[in-house]
Amino acid sequence: MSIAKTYSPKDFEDKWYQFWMENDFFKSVPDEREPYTIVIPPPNVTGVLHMGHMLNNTIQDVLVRRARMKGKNACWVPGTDHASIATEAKVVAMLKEKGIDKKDISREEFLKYAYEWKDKYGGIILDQLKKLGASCDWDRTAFTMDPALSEAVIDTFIHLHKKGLIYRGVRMVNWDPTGLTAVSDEEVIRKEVNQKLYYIKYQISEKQESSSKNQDSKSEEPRGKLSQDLILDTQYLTIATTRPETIMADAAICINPNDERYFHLHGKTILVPLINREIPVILDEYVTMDFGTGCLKVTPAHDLNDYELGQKHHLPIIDILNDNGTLNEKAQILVGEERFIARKKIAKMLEESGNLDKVEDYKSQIGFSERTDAVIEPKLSMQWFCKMEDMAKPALDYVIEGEVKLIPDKFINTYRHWMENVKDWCVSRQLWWGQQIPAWYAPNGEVVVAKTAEEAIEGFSLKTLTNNLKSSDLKQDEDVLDTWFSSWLWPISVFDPRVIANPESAGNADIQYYYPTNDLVTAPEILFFWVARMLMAGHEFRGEAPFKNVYLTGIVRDKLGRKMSKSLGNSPDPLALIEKYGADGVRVGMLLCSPAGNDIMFDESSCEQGRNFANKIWNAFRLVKGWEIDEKLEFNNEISISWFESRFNEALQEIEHNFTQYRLSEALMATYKLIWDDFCAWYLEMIKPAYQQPIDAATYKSTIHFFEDILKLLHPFMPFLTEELWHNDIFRERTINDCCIIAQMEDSKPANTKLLNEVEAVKQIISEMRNIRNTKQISPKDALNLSIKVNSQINFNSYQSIITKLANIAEIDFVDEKLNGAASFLINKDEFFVPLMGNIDIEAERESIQKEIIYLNGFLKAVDAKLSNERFVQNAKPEVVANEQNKKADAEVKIKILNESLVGLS
RNA sequence: GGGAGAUUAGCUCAGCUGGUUCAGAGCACCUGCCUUACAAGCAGGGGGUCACUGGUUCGAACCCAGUAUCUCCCACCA
Repeated sequence: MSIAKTYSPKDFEDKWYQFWMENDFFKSVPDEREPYTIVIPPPNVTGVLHMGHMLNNTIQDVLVRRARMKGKNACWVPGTDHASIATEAKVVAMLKEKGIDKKDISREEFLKYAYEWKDKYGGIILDQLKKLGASCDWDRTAFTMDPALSEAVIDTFIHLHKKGLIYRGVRMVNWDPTGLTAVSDEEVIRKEVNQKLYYIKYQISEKQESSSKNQDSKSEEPRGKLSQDLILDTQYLTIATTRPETIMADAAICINPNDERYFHLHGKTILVPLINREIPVILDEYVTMDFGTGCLKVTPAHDLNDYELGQKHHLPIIDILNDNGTLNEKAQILVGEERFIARKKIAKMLEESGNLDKVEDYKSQIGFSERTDAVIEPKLSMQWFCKMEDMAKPALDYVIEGEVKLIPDKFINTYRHWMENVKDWCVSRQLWWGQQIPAWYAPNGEVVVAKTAEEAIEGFSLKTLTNNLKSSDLKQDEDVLDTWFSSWLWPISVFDPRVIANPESAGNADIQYYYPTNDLVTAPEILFFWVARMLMAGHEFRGEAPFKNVYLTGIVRDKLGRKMSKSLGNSPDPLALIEKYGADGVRVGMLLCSPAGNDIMFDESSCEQGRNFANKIWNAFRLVKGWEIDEKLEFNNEISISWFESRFNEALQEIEHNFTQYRLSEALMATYKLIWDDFCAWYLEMIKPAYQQPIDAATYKSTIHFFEDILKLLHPFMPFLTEELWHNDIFRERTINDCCIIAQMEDSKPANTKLLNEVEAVKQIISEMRNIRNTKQISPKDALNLSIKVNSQINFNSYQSIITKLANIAEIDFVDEKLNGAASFLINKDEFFVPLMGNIDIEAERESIQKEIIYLNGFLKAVDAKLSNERFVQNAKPEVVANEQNKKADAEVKIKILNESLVGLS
């Protein structure tokens, strides 16, 4: 059975994925083994695979596959998130293309379309993950709107409401007057816009408000020293605003109590221009004295800050806008006009009435709706909230006390800051796609939270609010719950959604076995949205955190450091990359440049490096596969085999350590170097028989064994290539259960450090020999002689065959005296001479030796300086001092040898 | 504006308790090679004021202070 000369991933990647699926290798059921569990951060059903997913899921797959090979019962639960806002937008757009307007159809009809859409497109991203090799237990695929998971969300709402943690309140939302819906902060795009700042004069009323007499004395203070530019006289004050059309909604004028210019206004009332409504002057340090005029019009209905100010000062809320952005009758004037037309008209009216002082150009940030591009209108509305303070405390403690580890831990500070300043969570959304809030309204507006209308009726009668209600009299809250209100249950509900209704119960076998999960791999930008809330829910419903480690990946950027985005067009298509470099190549490419917590500067060339690595392994395999075995041949590669075994274990220790620290890119690099340098460049070259010569059986057997170990070690990173090679007939015959994916990795064994060190010296000899050939332009085909003057304990006899072979040496002899007129080099204490039949430049030799002596002398001087420094000897740790003494002795020996060589040259 | 982090070779990054011949790796680069596994390769090589300025210490890439630049998060000012 021959094998292609070049690695060609397309020939086998799909085949093995299917094979793994068919044989249930990804499947996990509870058993006596220790579980290793990851729940996927569920991608949006609207999503298509991007580089962020590639990175994130490659990391998860590496962790899962490694755990599986380490004897754990590995379970990776996949699934998708219903992503209420994004999906609803997609469905609305799809309907629009069909000529259907959302507002013309019923909720039920809309949801029917939405589910159709989800069934058609919702699974695409999961299928794409299969191309990457993700070893998810697909039988467990969950969706945040699965009936059982949705029920858990409803149960959660009811549970928290019972505990008094869910309440209704008024809050400012981002209102899209074109889409006629509230949108989330994430869907508001802020742009800098050229605007006008209107300076409007408000007349001061003659009447004095009785409530603030205590300020009167201050108002007598002289004002002469102050800037008077903006205060024309005592009859008017001037405010600056970008939204003159909202003056009819003004509830007060606010000034800073410390603002000396306006002491005379304390306790006064003011008339709103054009409509002459009387409003009070209020005092609050919120107002910045040096911005605008230092007077702020307070419009609680149309600005968030004004709203909060209004609450504080008990101001009325006057909402002058309709949902579609036109002025309503509360505005008194310009009723029915669109807000921006009203702005222009009112500016003119103010000018005519003499209330417009001036207009300035002004730049400021304005929010636009991502979907309709309409200017977002802050709008007050009744929303449902979840109290966060009590829930945040245990979620913070998990992290602070180290029960849940953040990797890297630099995120702890940010996490703490957020959790200590947590605000109540607005959980209602004015959408249809999602879990509808289980709140029921009686005709008189009373509300009861209950799972069904029937239960709500009971609730009403218990509260004796309204009697004799029928369920048909009740109206369910129109809104749905925020998507995060379902995804915060994810690590629980994917295993046992029903346990939410009974937090005290132990739950089903799955949740008892798999919960808490082990590692969560996600992006830092959702640390608060998602991770923190999962900790809250985990604590609330299971009494323990839902995971032990949170691995935070970076943002994938292009090589210029720009975030990858559709609009920039700088995001490569992951499937095209897989097509080009193979899934294994792309996985390696992603991991090579992605240490935990750092953004990754993705460059396609790293995928190329991954593919080249795969090709290297492929060809190493071809070499071994081509060997003929001769049972009669003498076994003479004992040293090479022992050495590689030690080297393998040494690397394994390093790799194991890297994994415990979640340093995946370093673990991969250590694997890469072990394979490329140690195995291919050294070991295989050491044992390789001459062209078309057979190999002895013992060496072959060991090599095959090493190859298997390497495939296992590499499997988590490159699953396809390793499985493909694993099943080649050079290995023992494979049964159906003898697959790389479930092969068990052994723990590292101790390495023979003496052997490792000695081989390092041998490798240096070979390097030096090659270097001599290079500089003297001697062909690798011409054999050279080598004389060794051994000054150390190393027995070079055992390494003779290796040196002879790799450096192409005709004969090695051991000498007691230096060889004159030969090229020479020094490795540690040992001296090496290569007779070159006069092809030697004495001057150059001398120069290079002198250079080394100079260097060593400098080095020795530094060491001596340390050792003769009494404070160093006294303060430094004894082993550090001893080490310096060794360095000194080594350097002195070398200098002595080199000096002798110099003498020999002349 | 508030907070966090970063700055080490051309690029991406290690440097884990301040102490090995400590200034490293991979890629890129340069030179020579199509040497029967691999040119997606082999052999060899060059490359650094560890952002800057001070301080602590016997000793600093590492600790402290300040400066500069960059990134991210939060709040965004009528």
